[in-house]
Amino acid sequence: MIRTRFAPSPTGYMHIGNLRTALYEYLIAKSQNGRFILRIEDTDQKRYVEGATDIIYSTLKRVGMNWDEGPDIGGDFGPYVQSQRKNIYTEYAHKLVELGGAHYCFCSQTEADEQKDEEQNIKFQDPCKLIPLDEAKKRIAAGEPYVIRQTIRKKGTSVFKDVVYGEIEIDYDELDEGVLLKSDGMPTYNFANVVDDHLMEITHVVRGNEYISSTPKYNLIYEDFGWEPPVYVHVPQVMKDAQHKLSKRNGDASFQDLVAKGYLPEAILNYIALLGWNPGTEQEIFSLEELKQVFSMERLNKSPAIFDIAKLTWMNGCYIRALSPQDFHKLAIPYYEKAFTHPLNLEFLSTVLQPRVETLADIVTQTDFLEKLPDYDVSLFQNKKMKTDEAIAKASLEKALPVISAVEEWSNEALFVALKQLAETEGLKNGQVLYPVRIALSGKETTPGGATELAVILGKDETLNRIKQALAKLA
RNA sequence: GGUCCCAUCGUCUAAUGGUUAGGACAUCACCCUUUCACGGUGGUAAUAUGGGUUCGAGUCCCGUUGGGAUCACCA
Repeated sequence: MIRTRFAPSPTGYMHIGNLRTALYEYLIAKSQNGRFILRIEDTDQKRYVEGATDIIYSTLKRVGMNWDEGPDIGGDFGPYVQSQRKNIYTEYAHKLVELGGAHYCFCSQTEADEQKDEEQNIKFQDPCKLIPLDEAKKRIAAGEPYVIRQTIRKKGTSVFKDVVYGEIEIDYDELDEGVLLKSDGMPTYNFANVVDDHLMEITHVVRGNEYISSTPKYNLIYEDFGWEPPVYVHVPQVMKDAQHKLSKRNGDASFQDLVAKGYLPEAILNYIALLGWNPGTEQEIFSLEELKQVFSMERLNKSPAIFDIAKLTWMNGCYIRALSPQDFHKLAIPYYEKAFTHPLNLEFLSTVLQPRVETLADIVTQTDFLEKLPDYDVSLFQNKKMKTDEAIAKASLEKALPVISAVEEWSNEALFVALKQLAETEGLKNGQVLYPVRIALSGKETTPGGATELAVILGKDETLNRIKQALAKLA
């Protein structure tokens, strides 16, 4: 049975790269009826951010990536929060020392740093490695602070296989003897992830490719304990541009930022699935369910992918248009409530808006004229293509006013028929009547929908009112 | 700097060693049309570079260039 884990550290927001890693982990498991585990890696209390775990929970839930085991729901391999597993790491760390894969170190952090500064880019040579184990134990018993460092005993070349990068060779000499158990008794990632992944029976470790160079160190730990290493799936970075990776630090969009900007969670998930993976067919729109069916980790790409907001925006537009009119209306209502204080035909507004917005935030910019008619210039009535100018507009609006006023059924069809008929009897082109009306109703050059649609949205009173205002301007 | 990794249109990508190097986004043009969208149709646009292997290389090998990662008591 395949078991994968998403193991974020609760340091703030859920960024896109993280979410994509979680998605791949989820899909690797779920495409094979495996289990997806959530584990919180909070061994660095300094970086802990209040509320960060809630963001992790809510984001995963929002996109439908439900976990089978985790801090909130438990499971057979708990606890699923690393800070609650401290005793486990302590036990295994000392055991690793006994096995020869690690040693006690009494150097202060500054001592270690100094040695590095002096020798510039030379690997830290820990003098404590030479301390006999008995003596080290005595010093610890005497209360001296210590850390446990990994001991690299092997020589030669380490080789491991990665699902996306293939075979990777790294010389053991390149590996540094990093801290496994900190002086505060907490493990570092380097140790905790190995212990947990083994104890939780994780079969596939999926993570960013920045971990490739330290993977041999982890393999050494597995080896020392006599454990079976997992299948490694290192995924490339999600980039902001060719040089920089996407990061919250630079103010790059996080999942919640995108949602706040009017992107649908389903669209975001769909888009990031394709950032570094493709199904081998030309299909691009996938639900999470569909992804489970077609996903295979062998089709993961190894070169970094640049996050392209333009394509996400397009895809979001596809998702919005695919919504039922009712669902779109429901999503639009909060935006309406924020913007409008006068009664408007909102149901009709939604039908007009749905094919025109790519993100929900577009609703705001496209409907600003509804609440309050902008103070427009009469030159707006000039339009070459529509063959109108101020004079024609004035004449058309004067004729249109009684016609509109007389329309019995306040619908787009009835209004359109009436105005079209007016144009015909006056010997005008449709646009010479409709364009001025649209400008009068909106005060904008471009609007979602035409003259009659705007009239339906605004209602009869406001429509007549705005036409009168236009005539006053044109007088 | 050492080590590791990466390299197809601007972007995401497809291509058993044999294709006019395909698709999508973006962009441009045209059609549709009461503006704008939606929807149609079409166009521009790529194998970083130099060698090799081969009848044949985007694909395999080597070098070069460019980019990224790593070298924390962070993950």
